[in-house]
Amino acid sequence: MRYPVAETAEKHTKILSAASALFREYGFAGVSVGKIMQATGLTHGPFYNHFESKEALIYESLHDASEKALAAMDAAADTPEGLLAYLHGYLSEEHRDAPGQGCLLAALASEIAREQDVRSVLTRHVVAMTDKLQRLFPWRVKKNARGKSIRMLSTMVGALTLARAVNDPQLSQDILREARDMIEANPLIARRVAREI
Amino acid sequence: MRYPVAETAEKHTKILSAASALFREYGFAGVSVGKIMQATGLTHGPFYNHFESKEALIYESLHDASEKALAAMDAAADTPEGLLAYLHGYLSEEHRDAPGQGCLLAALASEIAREQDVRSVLTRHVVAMTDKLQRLFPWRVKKNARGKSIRMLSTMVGALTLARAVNDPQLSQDILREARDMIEANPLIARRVAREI
DNA sequence: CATGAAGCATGATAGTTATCATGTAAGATG
DNA sequence: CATCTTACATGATAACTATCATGCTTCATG
Repeated sequence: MRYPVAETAEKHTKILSAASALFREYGFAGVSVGKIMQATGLTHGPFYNHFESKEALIYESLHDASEKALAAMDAAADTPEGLLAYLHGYLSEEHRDAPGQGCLLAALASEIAREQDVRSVLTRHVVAMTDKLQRLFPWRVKKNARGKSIRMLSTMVGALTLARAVNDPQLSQDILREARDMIEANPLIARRVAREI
Repeated sequence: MRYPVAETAEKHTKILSAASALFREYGFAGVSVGKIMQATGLTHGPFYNHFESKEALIYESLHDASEKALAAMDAAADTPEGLLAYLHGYLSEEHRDAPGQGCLLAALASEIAREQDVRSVLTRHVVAMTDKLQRLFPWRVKKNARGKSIRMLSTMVGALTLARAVNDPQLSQDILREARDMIEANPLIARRVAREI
């Protein structure tokens, strides 16, 4: 039967968000088209009414997740305090334990490196994140602001990835804490943190 | 027919190294048992004469690759100059473009996070790398040496991962360069670098 | 309101993959 | 040297998966 356009559109976005969550949690190869459709309450049949292929779904779902993440970052980190809270949340145990709802880069970067088509999405995401980091620096660093934001992002992604991969809970905590301390040890940030306390 | 034990042992290690290289390049799900055996010049048949399962191969090949990598790190970075060269090599375009021969963490960390059995291998690898980094610091940092080595490793892994995932060659280079600069900007290292120039 | 088209469920298909089965011939072992 | 064992190649199997085919029914459109 034919369905109302509004419902169809709703299902479409539901597929997108289910897919991006499952991909982040289990990897691209770890989740099948059938599982994704099942997660949205549909059967595997209508998948190809919504997307060209699994590859296309990967692309579109990551694009969607990227925009959502950047919007959330905008909303959360629009003040210096917000930015600090955002960085803390990024390097928290909660974020570590919820990859399906978390950062695309930490969850999928190494797999995306192998999927030619999707690399442009990730590139835009990296550029946008570093741009936002620069703009959000409350102290408006002038000297090599872009470089500093790249360094910060690298450390954040690496620490979160390692904290997830490691088996030892104490080590995992230490990795997250060190990354937080590193960010706060930045003399420009340390001043701001001290003022808050 | 039956084969000489020496040849069989040689084939065994050949499977191990082919597997770890292919896994790093294409991911665990991206390479089949058949492809691995083919890469060693055998057919898929005798695989189960050598390993219990693909899962067991993953574990053993990563264990093997980890030990080799740590030995190579020991050999290359036994002097301050060696350590600097090692860090430079880690953050080089050559390393970025040869994941199959490169660091386990940058190539597979996010996938390993999902494979319970293998996490202990990666944990040992992280601990060994940070231990070596601490011991190799020529200046023998006293204050929070472990923390500093964890931060350094996080930045290295994150930068290499992002440099691989990104589509834009200039951005990729910039990420690597910033990570190198960050390490060398450490005042303790800067002195050493300056002395070299 | 009549007609056409779109989205759904069910089911089919072809390819891939991990793993197992079998026969063989030569090294290992006594 | 006789026997046994083992690693190999070939081939089989069962599960999974991406994608396609079909028919139904109801919304959308004029």
